[in-house]
Amino acid sequence: MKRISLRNGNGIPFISLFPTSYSCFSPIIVRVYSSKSISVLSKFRANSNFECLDDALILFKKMVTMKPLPSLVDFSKLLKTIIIMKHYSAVVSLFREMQKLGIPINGVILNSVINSYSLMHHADCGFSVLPIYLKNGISFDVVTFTALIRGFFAENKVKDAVELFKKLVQEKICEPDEVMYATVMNGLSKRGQTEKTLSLLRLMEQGNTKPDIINYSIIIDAPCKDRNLDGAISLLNEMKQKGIPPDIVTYSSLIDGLCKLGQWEKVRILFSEMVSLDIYPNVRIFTILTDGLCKEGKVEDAEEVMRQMVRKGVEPNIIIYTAIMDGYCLRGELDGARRVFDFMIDKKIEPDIICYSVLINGYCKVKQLAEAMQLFHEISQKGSKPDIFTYSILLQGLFEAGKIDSAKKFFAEMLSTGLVPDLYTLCTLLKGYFKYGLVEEAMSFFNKLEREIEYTSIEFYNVVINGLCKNGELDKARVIFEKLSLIGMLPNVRTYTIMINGFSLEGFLDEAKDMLRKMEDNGCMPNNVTYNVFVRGYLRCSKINEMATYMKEMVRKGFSCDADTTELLVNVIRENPSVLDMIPEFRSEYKK
DNA sequence: CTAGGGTTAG
Repeated sequence: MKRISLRNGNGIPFISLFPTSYSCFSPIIVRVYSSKSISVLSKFRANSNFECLDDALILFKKMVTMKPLPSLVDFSKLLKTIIIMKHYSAVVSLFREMQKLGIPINGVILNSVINSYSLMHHADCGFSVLPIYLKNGISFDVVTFTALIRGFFAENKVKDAVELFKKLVQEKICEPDEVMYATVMNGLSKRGQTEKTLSLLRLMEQGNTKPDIINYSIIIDAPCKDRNLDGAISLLNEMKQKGIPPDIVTYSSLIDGLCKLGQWEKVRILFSEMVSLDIYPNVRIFTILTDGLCKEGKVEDAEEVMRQMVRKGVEPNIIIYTAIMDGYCLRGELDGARRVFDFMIDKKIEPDIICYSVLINGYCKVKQLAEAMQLFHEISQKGSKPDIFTYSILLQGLFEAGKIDSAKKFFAEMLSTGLVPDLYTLCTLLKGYFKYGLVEEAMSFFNKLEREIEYTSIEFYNVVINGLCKNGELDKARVIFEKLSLIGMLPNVRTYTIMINGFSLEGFLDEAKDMLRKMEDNGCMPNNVTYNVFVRGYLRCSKINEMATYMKEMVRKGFSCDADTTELLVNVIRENPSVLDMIPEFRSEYKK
């Protein structure tokens, strides 16, 4: 009621004494509305929020019958609300309805339609909206293009997305703003393209649009996901220096990264830094903490975090309960997990498919297959549907329990439901075959997959190479390993470790040594597992001098013996105590 | 300078 506007959108001066959203109607015209319609609309204007889609559709029906029609602002707000409710196809239907009824449209409405298509993973449909702009003399703007780019990313068409972005910039079709940069950055960062994401930030710095807090949050999330927390923290400092204050999202990414590295002290420091900046922890960040703790088996600490959170008035959600369940499962404490599960149900929180899958995984790991299967059947009874993760978990469980025929049947059952197995599921199956020495079956399956699947991964090849090595088929493994570079597949630390293990199992320690050198030459650094595998090879052949050399190197690099290596080493020392003098690094551990 | 597009958890 305060602001006096001197002109409306068409440049015709008028004085508005009404709050903004009413400004285009005079009070007399407003009375033409039926009182019921206007009350629903006012309620929506005050609080753009619906319980369900039907309520939104009811309002839409009322709006289109009002005379005069409510403003396009009301229509676009309604569409946005429906998008937030994730009923994208409803947005498209309502838009068609508006066109049929001859209701005017504008760029904002059309942009929402494209965005809906993009969120439905139908980039092509989004493009098919473009002629409607032209027909109505509406020009594309940065929002239009951002929605289209988002559509490409949603369909995993990264190249198309980046090309469109580049074209817009190079041909000066539209000047990208923070949101467009954020969309491209996020698309790249989520696909592990950290370097490219960072170079976009540097590109932005040179242009007119300066990176904002969301750009930085996206940028910081990338190295966090790569476990490069030093890189992430230097970007945090960079944004602080530029006077952009980090928010809860930025801290969430950082704390998640630190949790996953088990750097609890740094988690504590960052958490208190956040609180000291008056950023209050929300349910999401508590979830990150709980999950991080549980993944390390620190369930008691996680439960303490949860109690503190409840004390602060934040209600636990299904993700937190699932994390805690997973923590109990990880420790093999299935009774504990089942407490949590039942407690959740008591709290009237319906377990979803992930929750079920976690518990099923727990039962599989302690080989209680009957219990796992019963839960699996309970899913369908409760009206939910098992997904590929659920199937993969049970498939793995059946194989690990040696129930090969059941596993095969179960896989067939999965296919019959129309679910398409992902690479992980297929790897599980392959691993299962190899584990039980079904090398021929595994290899014919592998050959078939290699022919039929468009995109495989290095992990897929790791399974086969490992399977062959463990089944005494080192030569065949070697052939596939040599083939990798030809098909453009880059071996990773696991691939090399598998080969090193393959060689040392056959006693080919020189070849193993060559492989270790080769991986380092290729810029792939050996990790804890690599060194353990390597040292075990020498131990098994009783080549104590070499073993001691590499043991020293391993310790110097901050790695340590795992359970298998320790056991082997203890046996060797028992037979020949003088070995201990050669590796003083191991002495304190040996005493234990 | 009102309405539309971007960030964190199982």
